[in-house]
Amino acid sequence: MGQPNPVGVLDKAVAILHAVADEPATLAELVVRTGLPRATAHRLAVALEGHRLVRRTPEGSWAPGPALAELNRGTPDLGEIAVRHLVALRDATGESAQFYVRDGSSRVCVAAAERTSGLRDTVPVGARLPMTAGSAAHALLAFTPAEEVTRLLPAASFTARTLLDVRRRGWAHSVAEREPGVASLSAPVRDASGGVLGAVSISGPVERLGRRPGAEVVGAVLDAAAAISRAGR
Amino acid sequence: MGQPNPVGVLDKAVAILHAVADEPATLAELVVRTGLPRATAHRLAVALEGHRLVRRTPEGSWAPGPALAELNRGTPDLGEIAVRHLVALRDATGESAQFYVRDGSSRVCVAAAERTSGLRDTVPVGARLPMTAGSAAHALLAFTPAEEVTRLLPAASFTARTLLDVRRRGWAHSVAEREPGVASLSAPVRDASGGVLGAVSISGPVERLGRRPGAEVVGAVLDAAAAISRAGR
DNA sequence: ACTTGGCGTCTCACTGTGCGGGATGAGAGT
DNA sequence: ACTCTCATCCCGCACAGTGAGACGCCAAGT
Repeated sequence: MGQPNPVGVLDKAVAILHAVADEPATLAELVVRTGLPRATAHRLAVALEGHRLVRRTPEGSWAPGPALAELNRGTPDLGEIAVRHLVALRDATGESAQFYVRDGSSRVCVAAAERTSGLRDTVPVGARLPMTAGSAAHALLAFTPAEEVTRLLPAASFTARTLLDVRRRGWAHSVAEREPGVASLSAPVRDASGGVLGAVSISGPVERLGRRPGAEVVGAVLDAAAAISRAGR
Repeated sequence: MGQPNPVGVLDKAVAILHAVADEPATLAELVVRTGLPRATAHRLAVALEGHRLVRRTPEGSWAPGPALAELNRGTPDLGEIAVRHLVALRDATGESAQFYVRDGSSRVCVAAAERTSGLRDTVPVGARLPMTAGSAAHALLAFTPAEEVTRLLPAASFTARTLLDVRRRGWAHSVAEREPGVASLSAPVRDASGGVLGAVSISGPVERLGRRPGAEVVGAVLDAAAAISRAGR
């Protein structure tokens, strides 16, 4: 039982959508990725196809369908919204800034503003990073339902206690978790119900950011997260 | 009964997603827009929220959720794919070219390449047009399940016969349907299962395009549609 | 040529899930 | 204090969804 308010058919259908999100899947692969019986996977995939939420590739695999883009069209792109706040954050702190969104067991950088000169951490837009390391992972997971977090913690370089601290403070900090010599500081961006939309981060060398971030830097990251949250509503 | 392979819970859940796609809705508005009983609408909306397919706005309304973007992230944006084919089509035909996707009872221009000089038809990217007029509407609807088409035909300036012709020929033509003095020519872009992803169009003054399009122009539109179809797989 | 195995599709008896009317509580307005 | 509207929740019951197994197709192996 993974969902707080389970509707079985919906839970299974969404499992199918996630199963094909990263890579198309044959029916057999879909069965493996979702754990559903073959008849059930087939029946629900065909129903999703009817709603254009999945489609079949020329090879006969299942893939995300055009209705996903249509359903989301009216929603402002958080990456686009985030950019100007990241530029302001970069200028305020002197470090590269990024905005991450969660994608299953990964996080994706959907917007970035790089420090323009000198030593800097670079995360290209589109980069996919793990949810098992880095302060952005902490920020993305801290307010996520416990069931989902429990699955990830065994492979993570942080603990439930780390996430408790993030919930208390409202921000996350890590040193050399994702990459040696790099420190980062992140804050979650949340919607009106507290749902996590993404995470704002700054990152740079430990020598500059320090092992414990200054209040001014923390404040700047929190301000950027709040601004993106307001703009995304 | 609207879907060929109905799964009731899924049908209702997707109705909710469509109900909030264009404009957030309070629960009361959701009930009106979907026709579902209040308890059902509430229960399924909460379940969708659990999956992050909907979210609540600060005002307490339901709106599209971040998982829609996540589920679609790996899918190439057809608009981006289409642009260079539209440029080639514009250059080949000397008319403005657009790519439309369907959005419920509307169509949206997601990519365009305008004729650079002289008299031209302009449809800005992002423009939302009705499905009741214009050759792009014909192209988008011709291969759509009959149930969906039947609902639109009473308000349309074309008939089921028009759509039959489109299915036979593979392209659609209209004169002064959406706008006086403008003719257009469109072809559907379909996926491997024949599902409609969008429609490629050219449009311009009747004086240039004529009341009956030339074979060369038709061929260029069909080629562009096929190229986008291949690129989107 | 024949056999075998894997895959996608379909059927249908069965049962567990989802339904939705109505109760409840909160908040706003009078 | 009272009324009204809205969102939330409960739970008995009917039927929608389940999934094992049959079927057809196709490709690979013998």
